[in-house]
Amino acid sequence: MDDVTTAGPAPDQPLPTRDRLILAAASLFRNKGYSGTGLAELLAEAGAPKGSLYHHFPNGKSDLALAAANWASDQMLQLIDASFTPAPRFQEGAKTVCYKLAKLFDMQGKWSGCPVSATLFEGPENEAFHQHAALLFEGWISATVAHAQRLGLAETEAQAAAENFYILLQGGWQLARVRRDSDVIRALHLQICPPMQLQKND
Amino acid sequence: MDDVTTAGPAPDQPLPTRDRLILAAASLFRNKGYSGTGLAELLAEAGAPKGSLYHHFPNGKSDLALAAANWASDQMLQLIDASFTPAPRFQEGAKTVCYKLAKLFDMQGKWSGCPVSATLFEGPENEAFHQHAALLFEGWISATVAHAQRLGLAETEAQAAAENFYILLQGGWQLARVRRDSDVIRALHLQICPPMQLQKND
DNA sequence: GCATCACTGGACCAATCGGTCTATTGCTGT
DNA sequence: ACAGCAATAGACCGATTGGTCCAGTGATGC
Repeated sequence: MDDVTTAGPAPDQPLPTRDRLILAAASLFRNKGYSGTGLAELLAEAGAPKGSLYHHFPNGKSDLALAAANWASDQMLQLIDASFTPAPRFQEGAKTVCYKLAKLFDMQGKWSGCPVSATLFEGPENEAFHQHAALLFEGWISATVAHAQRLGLAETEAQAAAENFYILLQGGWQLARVRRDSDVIRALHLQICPPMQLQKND
Repeated sequence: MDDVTTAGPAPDQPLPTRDRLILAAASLFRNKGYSGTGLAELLAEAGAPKGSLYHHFPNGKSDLALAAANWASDQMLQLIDASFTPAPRFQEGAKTVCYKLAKLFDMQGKWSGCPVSATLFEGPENEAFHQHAALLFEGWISATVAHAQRLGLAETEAQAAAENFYILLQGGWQLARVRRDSDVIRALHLQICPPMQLQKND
């Protein structure tokens, strides 16, 4: 989620070229989309020549996009684990995820979109991208389901709670981006609760 | 939300060129994004030459994108009114919105993204697009707030319920798109309830 | 010292991008 | 019949796109 290279190409480039490419791609794609980001801009941000890109990623832009999405997804998984592991209950873990994400937005000052969806939602023709995005999203959900079960929820409850959480998170992410207000995400935790209490309302 | 022209350019083109351009743009932009859609493809879908585009929309692609987003937003506003007007309570209206949207997805078979966000989320440099997207989203919310108040909710409750509804809808829209399963949106109505009942959980 | 090889730097390419411009078409009012 | 004008049709443009290719470059093993 943090972007080391965004501040500009470091003079002594502490990161290997491959990593700088991935970081630049992850940052640019989720701000301007996959199609909206040109290779020239991407390479300038990473401080790497075109030859390096096609050396590390033989299939070029699309390979890099997958790698960047994987990297961003791993960052999110780490945030999930860091938030839920010390939590006494599911709700507190979910709340911490919201607050950590909101703080990240405030710190970097940029209202980037969800890195996975921004990178990989590229038309119905790009089936491989869609499948990969689905894989990463379900990875977030199943990681959360595992935490939910560990914290005492039954299997079906855990599944419902995790799905509900990411629906809220994605929707809140979007509204927060529209309003440029991280409090939208922080306020989400008010609505995170086991679904059983809600079903009586239907 | 329905797309008359998507089935291919009609031989006797019953719609005026300007409308065909808007419809084609709305359909393509929300499937492939603004940057991901080329003018050539767009004009082929609309069955119009390039001269017509720049006659009806002097600023070209960006003008057309704004018009297409406006059109799509109006469609959504009509769906909101059609759903909430006959509803006895807020929850039933919200449920109807979900079901109508899910049915639209099933009918057209395409898992398009939200037309406004897909069209107008184009990097932080495109401030005009961002502002316009915010305007349209807030339009949906305020229209829903009006219905909520008409259906008996107090002002703060109505605002919270409407915002919560669109957070769920956007998030559910995205998960439904990932899974290509319209039932995700249909299941959302279980979680739509006034926020007061939830605050006790915090 | 030399061969090897991962890596870099960038020239170069065809294709496509969004946009401009002009000629023409066809309806309208007079 | 003719003027006027909105609309259409598409040739054409420079810029930029993603991608290819090859000549270096520098560290490493021998």
